[in-house]
Amino acid sequence: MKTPGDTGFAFPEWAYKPESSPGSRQIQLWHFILELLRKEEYHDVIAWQGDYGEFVIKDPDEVARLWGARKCKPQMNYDKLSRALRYYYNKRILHKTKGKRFTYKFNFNKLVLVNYPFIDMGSAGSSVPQSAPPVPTGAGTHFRFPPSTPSEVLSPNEDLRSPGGMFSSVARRMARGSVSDCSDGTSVNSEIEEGNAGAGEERGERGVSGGGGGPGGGGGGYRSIIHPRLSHETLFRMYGGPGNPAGHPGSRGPAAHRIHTEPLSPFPVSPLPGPGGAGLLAPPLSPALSMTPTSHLPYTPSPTLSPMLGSHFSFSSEDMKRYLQAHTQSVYNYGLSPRAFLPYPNIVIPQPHRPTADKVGLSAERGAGERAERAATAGGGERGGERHHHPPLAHSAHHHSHPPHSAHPHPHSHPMLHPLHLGEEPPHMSPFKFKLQPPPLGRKQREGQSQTKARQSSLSSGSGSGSMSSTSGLGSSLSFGSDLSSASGSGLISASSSTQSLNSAGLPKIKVESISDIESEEEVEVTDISDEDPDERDEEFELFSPCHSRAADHHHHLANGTAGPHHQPHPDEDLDEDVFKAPAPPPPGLMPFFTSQHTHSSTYRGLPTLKSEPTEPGESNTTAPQASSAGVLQTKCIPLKLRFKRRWSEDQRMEASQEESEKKMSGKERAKVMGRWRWRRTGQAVEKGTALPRQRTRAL
DNA sequence: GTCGGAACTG
DNA sequence: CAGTTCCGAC
Repeated sequence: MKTPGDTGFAFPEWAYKPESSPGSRQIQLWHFILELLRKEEYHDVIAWQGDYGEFVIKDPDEVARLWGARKCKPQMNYDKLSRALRYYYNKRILHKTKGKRFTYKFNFNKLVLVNYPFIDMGSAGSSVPQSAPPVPTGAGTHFRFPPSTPSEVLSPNEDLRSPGGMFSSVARRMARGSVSDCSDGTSVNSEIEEGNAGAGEERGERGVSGGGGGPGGGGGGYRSIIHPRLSHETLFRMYGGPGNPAGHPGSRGPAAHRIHTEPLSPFPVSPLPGPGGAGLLAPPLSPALSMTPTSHLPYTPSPTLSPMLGSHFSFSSEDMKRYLQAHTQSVYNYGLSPRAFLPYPNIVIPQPHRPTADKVGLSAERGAGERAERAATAGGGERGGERHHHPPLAHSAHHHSHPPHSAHPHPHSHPMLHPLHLGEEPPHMSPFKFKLQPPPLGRKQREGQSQTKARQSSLSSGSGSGSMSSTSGLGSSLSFGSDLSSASGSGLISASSSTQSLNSAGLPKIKVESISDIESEEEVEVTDISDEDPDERDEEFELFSPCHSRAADHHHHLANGTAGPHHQPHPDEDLDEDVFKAPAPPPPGLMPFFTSQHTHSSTYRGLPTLKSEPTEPGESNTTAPQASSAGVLQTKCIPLKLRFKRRWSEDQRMEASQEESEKKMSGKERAKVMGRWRWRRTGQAVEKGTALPRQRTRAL
């Protein structure tokens, strides 16, 4: 474990990531991208667009510049930045949207969606596809990025605007801190800061676009997180609440959006580190914590659960990845995939920047101003080839001193974590309970079986999970790791285990169900994505060939200990592809407006939201009725586990064989093969490894 | 424009 | 490790 601060505190470094802090890693590009994406100010430069998770860099040079400024790499340009982005392909954080210039798509699975369980999905939502990652609104309570504009959500569609058209106001941003001043090492401002401190400021600016109204919901970034607005009732709603899944019309109102529509980032919580983040946000936000009580603080009464306390997790980047995967997965499992959200009323869709209205307004207004500013800043030459101008970042000096973690109160003590209280669930905790979830079923199997329900129910009842659920879904998922037994059986969470635990192939998934409404059955699963179901829904993803997935390989190991059977035969599958895909259509029952096609995509099984009817008869929904609140303890876990694993393995095997074989040779493979040779411009192939040193003479 | 290898950096 | 820098290929 690497604990960041040594404080022992467990938040992931990235969570706070004081850029300024010495050891800390700097902001990662994807964080940064997300950061820009969520800010309206940058919509001219980069914005969500198209499919969920898809964004367009409208002004590559500007983005590069901003990035360079943030990283103090004045020489940064789009070429370089894009290289960095391409590295994400293999990591599966991003992938390129083919055919669209400067358009990439986030793999939200990798990002944190953990909190989704809390999402309030009750009402009907916009039906439009949004590129922005859906964020649970209800969750908004829990998480949401600070500033955003609600209005944006409104328009759904997607065309992009031609890239390059807009400009941003760098100066302004800098002032705000989006860009850091390289001069002093410390300063980098994260958005979070803004959120906290700067919120007011931004809002003001934003007001323009937002029309002001929106924010009301927002209230402000981070604060909103804590916002008490949601009662657990809300939570219930999310799950369709007892009673009325579809909608509590009364409470929510039609569209209701209790949520503020902010442009949501995929993350429930901002991943960004920030000073404030550390203090305020980080904890709640951190993915690690995501499920933590914090988020629900409002909802959760039990103090013990506080995430803060519990969080001992330390994440490495790897952990983070896994974590993210888990989240993502959960999203899928929950049926929360971004797309899935669309239908859900309360969910806020990230801003689509579809600007019809807002954008226009914004752009227009801002555009002019910014342009001017930019011009000033950039000076004519900026975009051209090499620029080295350091951006005039003079001011950004907000350094915050967020002590990285120091703030966190209880570094260790975590009552919760330990035993999870498996047995005891605080009554009010969250409405959800975790269920162990079987490994993703193959489609075939999925369909075939309806047993699932049974199992689930049993599992769910296994309360251990239940207790956790509210506390930290994530944590749970993380900790459980490969072993189901632990989750269900012992219920112990080993914080430390986080790393591997998630993805091991054999990992069980945890589902979160709303306790209150079991029948609605919208179960949510939190699972690890690592192996998502292979269905290939992805149109796009042609290739992540196994090789890349190697990264993912890790999963394989973990599990072994316990459960036996889990290893997957197919080493290579890369299931994440799904991530990029558009999620399958929402379950029929759930979305009325959606075409209810049937998709059996596993992902959607059991959407949390509306309970209307069981989507797929089979498994998804039925959850365990009985188990629910009563929380019967169960002990069946193990067997189930095995079962699941077995199934899972089988599925994977099957799918793998099919799909994988197909893919195998695709792009990457080819690359790999070819990769053995380096081709030089001469046309000669040189064996790799043989030295062909690039002569780099250039000075640093 | 995009891709990805390779060397290199902090 | 997460880029950064270069660069050839397509």
